[in-house]
Amino acid sequence: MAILQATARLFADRGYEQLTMEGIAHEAGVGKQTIYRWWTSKGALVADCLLEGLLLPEGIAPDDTGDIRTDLVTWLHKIFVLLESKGGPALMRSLIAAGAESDDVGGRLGDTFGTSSFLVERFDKAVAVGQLPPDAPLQQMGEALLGAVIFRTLTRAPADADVAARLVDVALGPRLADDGIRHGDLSE
Amino acid sequence: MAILQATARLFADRGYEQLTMEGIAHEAGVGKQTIYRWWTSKGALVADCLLEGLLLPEGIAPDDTGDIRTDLVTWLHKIFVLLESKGGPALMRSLIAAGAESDDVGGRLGDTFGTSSFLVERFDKAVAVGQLPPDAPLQQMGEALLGAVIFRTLTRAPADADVAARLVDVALGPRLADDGIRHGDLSE
Amino acid sequence: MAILQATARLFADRGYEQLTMEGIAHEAGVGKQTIYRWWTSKGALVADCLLEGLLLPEGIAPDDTGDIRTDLVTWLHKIFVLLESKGGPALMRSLIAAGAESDDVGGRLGDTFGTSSFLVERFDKAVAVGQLPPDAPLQQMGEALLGAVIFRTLTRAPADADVAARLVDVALGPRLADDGIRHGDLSE
Amino acid sequence: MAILQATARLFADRGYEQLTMEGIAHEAGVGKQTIYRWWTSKGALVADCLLEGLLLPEGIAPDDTGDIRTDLVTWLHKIFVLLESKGGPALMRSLIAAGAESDDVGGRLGDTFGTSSFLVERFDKAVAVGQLPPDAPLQQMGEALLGAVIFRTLTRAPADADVAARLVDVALGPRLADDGIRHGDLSE
DNA sequence: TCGTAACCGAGACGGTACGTCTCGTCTTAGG
DNA sequence: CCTAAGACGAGACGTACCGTCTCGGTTACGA
Repeated sequence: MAILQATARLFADRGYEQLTMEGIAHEAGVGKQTIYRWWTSKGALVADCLLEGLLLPEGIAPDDTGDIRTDLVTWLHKIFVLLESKGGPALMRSLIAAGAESDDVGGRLGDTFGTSSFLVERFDKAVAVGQLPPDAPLQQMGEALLGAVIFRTLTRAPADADVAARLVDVALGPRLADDGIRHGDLSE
Repeated sequence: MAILQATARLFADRGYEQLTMEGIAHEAGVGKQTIYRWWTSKGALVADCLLEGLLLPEGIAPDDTGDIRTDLVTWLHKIFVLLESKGGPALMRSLIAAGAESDDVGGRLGDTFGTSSFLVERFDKAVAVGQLPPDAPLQQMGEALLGAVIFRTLTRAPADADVAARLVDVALGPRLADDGIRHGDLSE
Repeated sequence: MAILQATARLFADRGYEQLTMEGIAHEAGVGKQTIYRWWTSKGALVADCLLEGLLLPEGIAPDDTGDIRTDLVTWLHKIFVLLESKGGPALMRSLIAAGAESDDVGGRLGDTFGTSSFLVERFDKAVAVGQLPPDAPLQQMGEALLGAVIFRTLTRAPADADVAARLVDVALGPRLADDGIRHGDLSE
Repeated sequence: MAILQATARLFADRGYEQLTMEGIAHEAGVGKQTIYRWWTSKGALVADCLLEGLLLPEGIAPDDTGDIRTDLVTWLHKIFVLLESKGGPALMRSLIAAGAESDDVGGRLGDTFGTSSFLVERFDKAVAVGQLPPDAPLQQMGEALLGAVIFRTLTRAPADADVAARLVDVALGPRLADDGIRHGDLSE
């Protein structure tokens, strides 16, 4: 639908706050009523954009190196780079604001990130090949990772280089050497 | 300042979106210009409320039992209970929205939760008494915990009972028995 | 046609301003396009209602007493009573508004009131029996009477009792006694 | 007030129907709310324009020749000429529509035309100098004249030349010669 | 008997204007 | 002199209708 594309365009340009129904209608060459006929609110509209994948860049998921830890670090790092790029924080915060203000968007965010994402596949595979124990709290590991990203976005924390590695360490548990002693460069 | 109290009252009642400068001015018995003289935006106003502790309930921090894991689970559980209570999710989401939309609020949230909180003290003490290794990524552990709470709030995930325990397991790393095998009820 | 009846019903209920094509279509159980197929505008629709006599009450014309003056006063009085009744002024003003806004309705009003009405017959008869001179400006006398009614409706003037008599005096010219002196209770 | 002037300008250009609050606001360089703060409706706005004399041309009243009949015919004729001119009928019908739809405008029309006008002065003087009997129904004579003009406007009757004379004859009563026989060119 | 065409109801569409709301600035009267 | 009160220009909100435009579904006629 042209409306969704117009919404995505304006959302990326201006953010959620500045997004207006009138602007969308005009951008899409559509009457306002046509939007209200199909969506109950700005939130629902943005949620559908999310569902259609019009808001988030694709191709974040890195290649599978066989090592879950490496892959996660690469993935997180890509996200951080994206968040440091121009417009990245604004888009992310707009999404968070939209999710906070609208049940539709919030639920959709959960669906998009929580269940159907790269993380789920990768975690499942890691369990299958024995890199993670079968009783690992996969759900919470994902929440911890994604939540940390959101938290850092909210608090405007700059994403320095090895935060990604440390976060993965937290999520997966520390690497264990044969002697059971933790290793890793965790100094900050 | 009466303005901050009025802001906090209306914020708690109506949330961030419904909060209006005119409403605050009227509630505080003050001219709008007086507000604009001291704060540049709604966000700055809310950020100052946050700083004064007018928005968040006190006394979440549980007693120190000596065991960091127990204390964290208790603390998380209290938060979850708060989030399940009437008005809890709305207030939390309003805070998130405010943080997303306003740099002031976002930064203040970071200060409030990230540096000056219960978590920092508790983590530091755990390191001191050897419950955590000295090189533990404390910062990221906190981000993971708080971020997960935010993520669950955003996605409207209901906070069932042992999510708290699992999240703490993720954050602290699993409990290790003498044999180096993880234990815990992590099935979901 | 069901459409005309629906139009008349809604016109009587709500007036010309509140009359909407969509309302008529719905009331008549008809698609909007069907109305637009047969009538070009709301005005044309109302004009046809007028032509069919669906908008105005019938039977205003009083019995013929033989005296033109008496009959006119009775007729005017009936009109005034109608105008004082519930919904009377609203209907009349709606008609005026419709006539002012739509050439169709205006022309039809002229036909209905100006040429085919009680007044024409009555005036003609009065001329025939010698109650009015043969060169009397019948057209203008009618305009004066009807126009005065419209003017009073527009200006919301209450129709007190002997306005009717005075108006008829104006239209017919004053009664003349043998001595050529005017008589009549014309004090106001 | 700039708002009233803008209203008058647009009313004269476009008529009452096409008059929009948004158009007025824009034309006056004013926010819509400012209009709504001071006037409850389009009607009230137009009524105030009327009161300020912004809608009607001035200088209709002719010189006083001493003969009421001549003056009235001249006056009526001027009105008819105005009504034949470009935009004349549209303005008049817009006024009528406005008066029909809005109590404010209707009442003001009554004030403007019915009580404070040229007619009242002229009639009073005619009574004073004996051209009209002291008990003449002046009010109704005025209503008849103005009403006839309105009626002719509504019905789109073209205002041919001697309609004015005939209307005045109706309003004043026919001229009486010494022999009590009516005279006048009343053929149509 | 069966297309096929006209006409229907329904209602989505791109628009305009509505009247309300809030923004951030500007003005004013009174303490 | 500062403040409360609130008017102001601006413009988004969600609603009501406008007049146009497809849609299927049903008669009803001509082949």
